Amino acid sequence: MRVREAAKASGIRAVERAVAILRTFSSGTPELSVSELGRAVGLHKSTVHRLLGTLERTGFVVQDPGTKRYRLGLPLFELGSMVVSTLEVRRVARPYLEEIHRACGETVHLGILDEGEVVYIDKIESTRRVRMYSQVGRRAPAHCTGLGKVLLAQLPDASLAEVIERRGLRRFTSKTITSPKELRDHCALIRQQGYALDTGEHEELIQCAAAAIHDHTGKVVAAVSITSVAAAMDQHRVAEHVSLVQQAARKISEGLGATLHIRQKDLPGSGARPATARPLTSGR
Amino acid sequence: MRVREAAKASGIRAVERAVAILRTFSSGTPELSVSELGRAVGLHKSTVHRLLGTLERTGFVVQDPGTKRYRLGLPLFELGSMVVSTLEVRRVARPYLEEIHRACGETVHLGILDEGEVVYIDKIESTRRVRMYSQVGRRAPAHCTGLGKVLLAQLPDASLAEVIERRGLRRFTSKTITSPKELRDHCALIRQQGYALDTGEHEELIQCAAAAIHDHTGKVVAAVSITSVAAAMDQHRVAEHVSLVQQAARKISEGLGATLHIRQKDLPGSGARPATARPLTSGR
DNA sequence: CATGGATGTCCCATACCGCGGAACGGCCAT
DNA sequence: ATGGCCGTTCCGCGGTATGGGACATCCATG
Repeated sequence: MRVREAAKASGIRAVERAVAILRTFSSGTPELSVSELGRAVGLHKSTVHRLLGTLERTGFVVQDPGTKRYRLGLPLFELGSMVVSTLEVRRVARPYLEEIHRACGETVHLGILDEGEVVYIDKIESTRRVRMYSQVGRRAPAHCTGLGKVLLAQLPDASLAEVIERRGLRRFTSKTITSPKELRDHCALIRQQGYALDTGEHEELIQCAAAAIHDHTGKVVAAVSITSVAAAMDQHRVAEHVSLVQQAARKISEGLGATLHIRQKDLPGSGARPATARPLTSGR
Repeated sequence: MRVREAAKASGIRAVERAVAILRTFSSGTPELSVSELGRAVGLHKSTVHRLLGTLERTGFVVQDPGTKRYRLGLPLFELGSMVVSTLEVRRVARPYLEEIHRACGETVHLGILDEGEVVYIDKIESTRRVRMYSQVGRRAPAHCTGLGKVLLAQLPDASLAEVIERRGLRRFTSKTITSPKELRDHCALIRQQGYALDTGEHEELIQCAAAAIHDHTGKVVAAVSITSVAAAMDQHRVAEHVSLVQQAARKISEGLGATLHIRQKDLPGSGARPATARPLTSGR
């Protein structure tokens, strides 16, 4: 048989194909048939069928007895949960995400950088009527989101350049930063002020404030953000959100054992802190 | 080479081995070396190494450059998140879990039944000092937990028997139900009263109240529970917890489109049919 | 009702590719 | 030095995954 265009630096073919099949499932297509999968990954039906059979016996996929179509199975969920559970930041951060949410009622995200992209690892949904769509486990570009930019800002110059090289700076809105130099300068500003803002750079009407979380070694391991609808925001609320994410990031970092004596000083504690009062029973 | 003791009903060996390797990772051992994995799954180092290499190129595992050890990768987390995101019950249930938590401050679990075991698909941690250890994505036996029992109680007799057959009724404490007949009777009681209690049947000092969640077809798709430390409980609080989970389960079910005005009583002891068959489908 | 197309499933001979033994180099504690 | 354990690489052999094909089923169509 002819060698497929792929086939490069080796790797076990059957395993690669099995993974390709698994990855074909997505939120948009949570259920797929043998033939659909075959077309999607470019394999013969029988090959796909055999691979699916094997995956089914491991529980990684399950077949609907009625429709004959396949879905991902719970063991994958178990493994995936393990991945983040080893990220202790998620456990430590949870209460503070809730605290932020109680204070402002907006959508709160916890995210990390992976392969130059943002991965949402936890989230609390807005109680407001207008919400932004996002999902734990999903990815988002880094150069145009608050979480992404505050995480990018902590990378060494070389790493940032590599990310730009790999992912590019795709334009989403008129505000999106698409010039490498501009992004580098912007990152410098973010480092200096200790937080990042996204003002409609990914989606026109969405804005967002984010701050970085450090672990005990001082390394940035995650970031926290508040997402809100631009129309509902003014100067004061932006400052409030900035203050909220900075405080939360600081507390979470401390919870991870970080001793950030160095940073202390540039906390804008004087300014916006009291704004966060309005505790507990904030209805909506 | 001799055929290994396993190798029975076919299946692609390389894929099965890859899955076995992935499943060797657990919360207790989030990082493993080639040799450790080789011993764990009974394979030659070089075989494991090659499999890991392939898995690494797909991102399912990542290798720590320093220690050379392997961890699970974020793409697995993405896939796993997809599994539950398709379970809309999780999204719908979240606010109600939070509501329960605000009302009592205890640990709240959302769980489903899979392969005769409970899988926790969401959780809110207790704010109290004494907590129970659990984790989203983990499994627990069904016959001795509140969530498990209330889910088992909805199974047809044959399915319950099959679960008992497969999983057994392992004893964890002096209170654990280990007799099939006793469990069947207990399930009948649970159906009748509309909730399940676990009074130290899994862990001595832990007790728990649970209620079942129905989807729009009337099928039980999940259950919600409150877990608490037995010492802190009295009759009144147990009743309160029962009331909380029942109300939440009802609201979540409604959120899933269930119209259960007629429920509760018409749950037949002979749960042999899919609970409440509903005439949503007019034709056909 | 017949027909054609698409589907899921099963089987099988072939050649291809994964297998594991072995060897190598690096890294420790002995 | 030295032995043990590690991760990694290489290679020839033989098992095994492959995909074509056949078949039953199920629809929508003629």
